Parts: sequence; structure tokens; C-alpha cells
Amino acid sequence: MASGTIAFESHHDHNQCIEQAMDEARSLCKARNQRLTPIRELVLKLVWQSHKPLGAYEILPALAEAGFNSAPPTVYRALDFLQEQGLVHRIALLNAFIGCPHPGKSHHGCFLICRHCNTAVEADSRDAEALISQQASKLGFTTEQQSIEVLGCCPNCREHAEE
Amino acid sequence: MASGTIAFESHHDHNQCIEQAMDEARSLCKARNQRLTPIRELVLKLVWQSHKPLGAYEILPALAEAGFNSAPPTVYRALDFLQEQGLVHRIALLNAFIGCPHPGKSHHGCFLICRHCNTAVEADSRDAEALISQQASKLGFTTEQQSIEVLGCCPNCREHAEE
DNA sequence: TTTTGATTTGTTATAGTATAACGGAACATT
DNA sequence: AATGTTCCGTTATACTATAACAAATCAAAA
Ligand SMILES: [Zn+2]
Ligand SMILES: [Zn+2]
Ligand SMILES: [Zn+2]
Ligand SMILES: [Zn+2]
Repeated sequence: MASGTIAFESHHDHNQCIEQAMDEARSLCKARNQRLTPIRELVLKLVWQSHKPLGAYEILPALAEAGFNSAPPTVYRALDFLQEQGLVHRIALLNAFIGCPHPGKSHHGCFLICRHCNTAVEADSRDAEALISQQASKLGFTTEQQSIEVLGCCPNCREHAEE
Repeated sequence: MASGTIAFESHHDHNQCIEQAMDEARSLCKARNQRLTPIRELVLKLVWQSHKPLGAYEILPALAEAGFNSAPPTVYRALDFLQEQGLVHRIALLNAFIGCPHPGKSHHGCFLICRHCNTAVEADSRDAEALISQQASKLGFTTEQQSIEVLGCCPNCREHAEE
């Protein structure tokens, strides 16, 4: 399914990525009776400006420009909300946030992060997660949440920088 | 291979864990012609005081007590060295460090982290990593490094806190 | 053994990431 | 309009990590 991997297509119509993400967010929040306030909506849009994970402190100036208060709690609150709603994910290796390309659907994703261009793609990891949970249960461990993050080289960067 | 899973056995002889880790560290560094200086050795020993990941700033006071300088760079340098030598790992979800139970052997490990007691175990994840790399390559992505971290409940805590 | 160059450590300062706490504003309902 | 809840503004602070440079130590060569 391309909804995640489109990020590796360097000339895709990214405006459509953004619009789709915002539309889905609005309808999801409406359905859940959650408030996608102006700040939250703006933060989500900013996170979706690219497929590169964005640090919380990179969001602050844009909030200020838009006339909002711009202190760390503001952006972290918005990010917390968006994470709770499954609209963005946090990438632990980068201390950064990225939009989820298919929110709503309960999914098991891993992140493929390009070391060169920084693009991150959420790929399906259902099978791998099942395997890990199964191995863990053999040790008596009950899995509740998994974080799979992969560093490497994306197809674009491989092509442009043959070594 | 119990070397990793022994951490889930609540009454194991942990002194032996420590001694073995220190012995392996010494011989590995000797073999590689790397200097396991007093600071590095102490930091490693401190990390091995338990099977719970330890924050860098939790190490500092102990360094001070031992008469060493105790500013952040000191401990981070030691941790960097130990990571390069594969003697400790960093857990991104926790910003914390844990001793590797089988250094030297090139291995692919994931961390099973108990939400209740904080114990973390390094389990083999060769198969899962292979699966992920394979899926990633279908998207044109070349894997270089993986980070798999699992949150959940360990056997001891499950037993003691039946819900 | 002395010199020399490389590695390690001490030290100060600062960057980067995230949360606590509390009061006030906006919202949704009664 | 009154009320309780959620959200936001604001200040302060905690936590995590690195930059930069000088001093000390080490290891091998001269
Ligand atoms: Zn896009
Ligand atoms: Zn790339
Ligand atoms: Zn032990
Ligand atoms: Zn536990």
C-alpha cells in the first residue's frame, strides 16, 4: 500500500499529502468528539510540511508567526493531543515528530529513516511485531507497545549518491 | 540462551552478572588494544549495578564519590566509548543505558522493557530484523541499523500484580 | 631516556529536549 | 446566566547532551 511509501517518490504531489492528512484529522476528531483546535490543527499542518521528522522546537517559531503563544508547553500539548489521537508519531531516535499517513486504522508501523535526506516512512511491521511478541512471550514477557526504528538509505539517496 | 533472560529471574546471583561483564569487557578491550581506563571501568560497573537502564546523570554522583571529576562530558565520553566497544547499549525510549550481556559477538538484539519494575532484557531479534530489512528492501530502502524496543510487563511483575 | 604525538581527562559554558505549576480564557452544558 | 470542564498563556525549571579548549596522561619513537 503506497500511502506510506509515497514519501520515497521524490516528485509526488505533497500538497495532496497535506490536504488528505488534514481532512482525515478533521473527520477523525469530529467522529471521536475531540476538539481539533486552531493550534492543534496548525501544529499538525506544520508537521506535515514534509516527510522529515520535525523537532518540537522547530515548530515554535511558526506558531509565533501565526500569532499564537509560542512557549514549549504550547507545542508539546498539541503534540501530546495529536499523538493520543494517533495523528502523529514520535521518533525516539531523533526526538522528533512525524505525521501518521493512515490514522484511525489501528496499525503496526515501523519507521524507515534515511540518514542522508532525513525522510522517514512508516512501513507496515505487523509480521515483525507478531514475531517479536511471540518470542517475548516465550520469556514470559507481555508486549504492550513496540517501537521499531530503522536507519539506512532511501532509494532516492542511493540513486543520487552511488558509492 | 539464558545470558540475556537471566534478568527476569528475580533471585539470580547478580554479582556474577557483574563479574562476568567486567571480565569480558577487560579481555575484549585487551584483545582490541583499547584502553579500559578507570573511569570507563567504573561507569561500566555502575551501569551493571542492575538490569534497569541507567540515566547518564544517575552515574555522575557515583563518579564524584569515587573521586573523579563529575561533569557530564566525563560520563558521556565513557558511555560513548563503551557503546563503540559494544559493551553498553542506549535505550532511546528511556534516554538510558544498559550493559550488553554478550558483547563481542555481533548480535541483533531488541529490548524488552518492563513498565512496572523497569527491568530491561536484551533478547535476540535476528529473525525479526531480517524480516524488516527484507520488507524495507522491497521499498528500495537499505537498512543499516535497527532499534527495536518493546514496552510491556515482565514475568515477575505479572505474577506479583495479577489484575 | 627523553622527546614527541596521540589519547584521555578536567573544566566551563551552552545547546537541546521536555515538564511542572498555576491562573485565566474559552467552551459546552445546564 | 451559571457552572464545570477543557484548553491556553506564562513563568520557571528539570532533564539530556555536546562544544570548545586547556591540562594531564600515555605509548611509541628517537
Ligand atoms: Zn508527501
Ligand atoms: Zn534519502
Ligand atoms: Zn544480573
Ligand atoms: Zn517487571
